[in-house]
Amino acid sequence: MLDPVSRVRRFNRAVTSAVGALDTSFLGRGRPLGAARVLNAIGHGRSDVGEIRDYLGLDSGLMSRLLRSLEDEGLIETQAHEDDARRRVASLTRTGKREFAAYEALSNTQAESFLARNSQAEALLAAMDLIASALTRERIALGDMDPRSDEARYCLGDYYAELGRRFKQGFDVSLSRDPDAKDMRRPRGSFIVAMSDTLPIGCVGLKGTDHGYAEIKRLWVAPSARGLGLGKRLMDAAEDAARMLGIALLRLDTNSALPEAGRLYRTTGWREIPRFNDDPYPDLFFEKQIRA
Amino acid sequence: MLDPVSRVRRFNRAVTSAVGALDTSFLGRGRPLGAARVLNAIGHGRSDVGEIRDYLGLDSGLMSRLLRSLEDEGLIETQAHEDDARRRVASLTRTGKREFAAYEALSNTQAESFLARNSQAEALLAAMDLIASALTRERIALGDMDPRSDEARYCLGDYYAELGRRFKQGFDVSLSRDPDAKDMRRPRGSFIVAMSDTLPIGCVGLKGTDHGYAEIKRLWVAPSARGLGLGKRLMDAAEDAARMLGIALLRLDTNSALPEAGRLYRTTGWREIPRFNDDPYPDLFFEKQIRA
DNA sequence: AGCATTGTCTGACTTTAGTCAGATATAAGG
DNA sequence: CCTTATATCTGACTAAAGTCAGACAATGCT
Repeated sequence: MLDPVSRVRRFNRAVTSAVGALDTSFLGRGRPLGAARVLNAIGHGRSDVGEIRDYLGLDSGLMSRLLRSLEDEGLIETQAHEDDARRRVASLTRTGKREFAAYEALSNTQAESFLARNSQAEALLAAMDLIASALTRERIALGDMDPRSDEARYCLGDYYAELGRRFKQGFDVSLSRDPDAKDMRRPRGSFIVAMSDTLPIGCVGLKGTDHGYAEIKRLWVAPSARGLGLGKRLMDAAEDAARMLGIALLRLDTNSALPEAGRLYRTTGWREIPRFNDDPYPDLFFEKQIRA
Repeated sequence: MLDPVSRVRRFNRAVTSAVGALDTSFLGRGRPLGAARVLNAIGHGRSDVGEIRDYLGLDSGLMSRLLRSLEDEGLIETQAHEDDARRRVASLTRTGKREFAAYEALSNTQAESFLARNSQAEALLAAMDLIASALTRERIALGDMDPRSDEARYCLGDYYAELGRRFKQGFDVSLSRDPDAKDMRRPRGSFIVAMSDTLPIGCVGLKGTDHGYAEIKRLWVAPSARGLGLGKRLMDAAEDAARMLGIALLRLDTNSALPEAGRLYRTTGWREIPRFNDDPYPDLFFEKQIRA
């Protein structure tokens, strides 16, 4: 009754019935669950038909029929993908957007009422973040993104906010050497974001320079995802990206107020070197030679 | 993206796919989910057909057919209830027990592998307990139980352990006036356990005496269930039990190292009285007159 | 250009889940 | 004993989900 496995299983049961309740409330909009799920996937920005099919684990025949039924309802439109006319891309019509908003409202309402029913909301949220991160851990996807994308900006915003809290003197981006976005885009560099489901939970930038090396910048892991080895995964991905771009020497700067970062670098083959720039914030400098 | 509602919804998504994965693995045993659920309900000790139907939310026709299909597979047997021949009682056959064990193994394996994949197991389990308690809060069932039952012993064990942690001098049951089990059983008294699903999460004892009053003993709420008003519910249930037994005066003793308990008593009609026993642990004494 | 591959769609299924109106048997209350 | 209520079962449905084989057009590769 108290053993860990029983506790996990009790959690599973509790959560299964909660999930069932949400599904049931979705049925209230008079549409089978399958169709509602496809509509919501499109509403959440998944436009590529094949991607939706994979995400929802549907057979292509079933998927096709669900799309047809949503089209017949006037909720979505499909058209051929611009680069590959075999693929189809779906988008919401005006009516579809309204209907999607109604589903969103249902989800939001049930989430709000769950929070309102419980007094210790912060503790619950922290518990939920932890579990969600643990569950989706295998499904954390690292991907190259434009440093100007919403996902990248979200990470950077949280990163700066955290530096502001952790540096005694605060942190003001404009005083730091803010890398130019194009230095962190192919072919000069790269910007890698870790996504858990639709939530960006970590990032790292690889910034090309004209001095024969590239710099690692903006390594950040969301608080709820720490302890899962994501920092290491991001750094590995950045090194891979450097290798692909034919870069053999990496440098980075950091601050001793971020001890976990320093620890990561020291244990993964980086060696401390003297200051190599005049940025006011860093006080530690590292270098790593990478081999192909 | 970081607002509380989004965090709850991210959790919901993470958990939905985890639940779906378990359902899928259940399908691997070549039986539809509905039948598997009924088999498991029976395996977990729910024998009464009506109870299973309510628990799983099934239509009586569907339920009947699922029972028939399990019978045809040779996994269960049904017979009339001994007190009421309209009701049916289901039980596992030898083959059924083997099959149930296979489902149990699936659940256990996935729970174990989840724990094994994650290093911070204790933090995760605490988070899961908290969420499970919050989710099943409306479904916490208070019931009269024998103080010698497994559920009661589990509560008391945790209760003593907590007193040991919270009293400066520790806590040794044998020094305290350990109530005789029969004083907390009808018709002299009562022992009430709060169950969340299959986990005992709180208890209270009503101990009959020969002095014209009854004592409230062993009020305990599991850490993961605190802040949900369960203490109050347990006390109300104990008062109801006293009323049923025709007891009009209640007393209790407690310790100032347990401030939340004292607060509860003071705000629910108890008044402090002088020491009325020689137990070494309590330093606060209360009394409450209850009216029918 | 020829051929295999890929992504989507259609038709023709099957299985599962769920609903509803009785039928039947037992039980409970006067 | 009669009436009403309760628990389960059966038959006759419908809806939803899922499967599978093949058609078709676009693409990629040689």
